[in-house]
Amino acid sequence: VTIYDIAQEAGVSASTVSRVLNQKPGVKPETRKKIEKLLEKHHFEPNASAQGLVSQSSRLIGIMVSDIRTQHHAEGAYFIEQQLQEQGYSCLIVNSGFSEQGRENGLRLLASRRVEAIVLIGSTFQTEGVRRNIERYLGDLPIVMENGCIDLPNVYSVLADERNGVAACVQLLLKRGKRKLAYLSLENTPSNALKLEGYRTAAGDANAAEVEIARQDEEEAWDAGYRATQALMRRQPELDGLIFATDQLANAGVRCLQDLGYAIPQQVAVIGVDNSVYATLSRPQLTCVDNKMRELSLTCADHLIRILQGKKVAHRMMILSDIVERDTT
Amino acid sequence: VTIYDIAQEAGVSASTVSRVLNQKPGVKPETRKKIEKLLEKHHFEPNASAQGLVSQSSRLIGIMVSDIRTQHHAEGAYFIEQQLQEQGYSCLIVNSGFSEQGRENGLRLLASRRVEAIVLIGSTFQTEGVRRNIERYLGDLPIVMENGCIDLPNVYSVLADERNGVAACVQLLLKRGKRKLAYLSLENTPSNALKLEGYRTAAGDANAAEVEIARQDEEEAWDAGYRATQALMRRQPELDGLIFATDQLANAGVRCLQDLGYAIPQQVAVIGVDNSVYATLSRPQLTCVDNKMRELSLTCADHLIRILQGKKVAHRMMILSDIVERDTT
DNA sequence: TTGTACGCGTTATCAG
DNA sequence: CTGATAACGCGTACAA
Repeated sequence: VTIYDIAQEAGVSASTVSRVLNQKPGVKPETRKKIEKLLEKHHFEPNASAQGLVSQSSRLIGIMVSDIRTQHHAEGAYFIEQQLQEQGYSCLIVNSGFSEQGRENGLRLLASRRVEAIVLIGSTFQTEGVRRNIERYLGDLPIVMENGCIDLPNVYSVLADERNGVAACVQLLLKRGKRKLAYLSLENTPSNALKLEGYRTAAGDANAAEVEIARQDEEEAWDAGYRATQALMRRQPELDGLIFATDQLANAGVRCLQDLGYAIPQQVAVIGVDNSVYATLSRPQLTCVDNKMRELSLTCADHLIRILQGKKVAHRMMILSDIVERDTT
Repeated sequence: VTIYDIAQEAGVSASTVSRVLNQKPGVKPETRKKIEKLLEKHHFEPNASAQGLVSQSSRLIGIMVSDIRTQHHAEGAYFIEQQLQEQGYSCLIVNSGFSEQGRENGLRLLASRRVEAIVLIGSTFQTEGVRRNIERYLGDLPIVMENGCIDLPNVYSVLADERNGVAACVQLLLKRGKRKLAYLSLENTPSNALKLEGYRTAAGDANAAEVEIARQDEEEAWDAGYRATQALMRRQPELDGLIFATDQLANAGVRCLQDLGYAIPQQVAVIGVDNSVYATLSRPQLTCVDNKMRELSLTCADHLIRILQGKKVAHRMMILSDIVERDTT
């Protein structure tokens, strides 16, 4: 059912129906009433494609994530969709996976859909390939990156200060008298690289180990964390402070240390990053870096709306991390 | 940049460009080559709105959830997007919230976008309002419901057997010699109603309490679960078997019982539903109903593809739940 | 092998 | 106040 069908039934032209539909003035009240009745009767909904074509605006936003099942990706997608729905936008979601090809496909798809802006959630989009494909396919379309950064005039970044967050952790451990520290991470994302950097510079001589955990095929992160901790402590039983790239890993680490008979935090202290449910469900509860993922997501949504409204916003902004001290330090 | 721009630069008509774009035969190889070069040079991507308009197909799928931050909603959205991306579809995501108004808005929005199918994830969409609005705005558009059911010829359901799952839990508790049982749930969703039903019929005389937890404003589910358990055990200290509508609640319940000094499972046994991370992170680890949310999601994706391919699929199918027995029974 | 002409559903401009 | 008419970008008969 199109506006023509409505027009015909009402005995008017399509233009008049369009005027009613868009609440434009210049329609006789009775005519308007009659058309509104028909619109309601047929449960008419305008064809967004046609509207987009003629108005040159899709009212579509693209959200790309590596995997929406990741808690804070879902959170980001939620806030963005939530906020933009109120502004009359709809959101296309793309799971790119972790390959450069997947990311390119996603960007091209969004280009083809003529989205009016894109949000890239997660540091995995901070790659040269993404940069190139943005230039190629998206031109100067506004793009907001959550916890990632690409140097292009149309790309805006909202970053977590994970480097200093982790550095602050190290300080805390040192203050607690720990002298043999280790840092463990799973994937080597740009985000994790920053954490490692923070760890290195702050730890100095106390840096006794750096582990990039190798995941065995489809192994769960938790299990990989447990195994890695076990192997590490067997190799270097003298370690007294462990920093994990995520709470999930740290949770596994705590459990492993307990099983090995270490007293936490007396013998070994543990710190995670994210301040997620894994931190609060752990016993003892995890001390961790709160990288403010929620604020990041909310800020991205805000930023996006501002940008769409044509307002100026900072190209880069950073949200400072906190340390939440609980029972493992 | 449109096919006209390309056509002009190539010195041909737009139709020829269209033919090349869609890999249609009947174009001189040299002409084709030349056009392909230009397409590549300009990083041309066809306007999906225009394609949709003329071809009468949007290649768009709508995914509606109450809140994508819920783990198994995200999981569902993931599998569906993942599978359909391969088939050349894109996914629109809508967070409806929990109001009937939100759900109606979502459905109308998807109608306006002319999606070719809709997936409704979560039992909250099993309402009379949704049924009415589907009839009104979506006509006979294929709709797949995950864990929900609406009796309409174009609506397909993939259901979890939570009723029998919970009933089996009760049997287990009875077998363990428990005689004073209680069931606790948070929201009163259709899904939880089924669980309660399963509990009631199976428990019979052993049914000593049913609690619908009242959440204090923005309180976390976990805290609400803790409080509710505390209040309940104070009121009825003789209870010896607690069934919670979700693992998250059960996790809180376990913690609370420990704090109150109950031995688990000797004095009080606990069972949850979902088989989520809350179950495995709990100590003692939670016995729970595995309602197979993952299989549900995967099956929905499969179903959807079959339907889009015009194949016949069952209108309703149920995926049987398992009990995963761990340390709380 | 290629081009012309039309239509998809809508909005906007202009004339009446 | 209302109705033609042209555009938006693309696909497709049909004609050349």
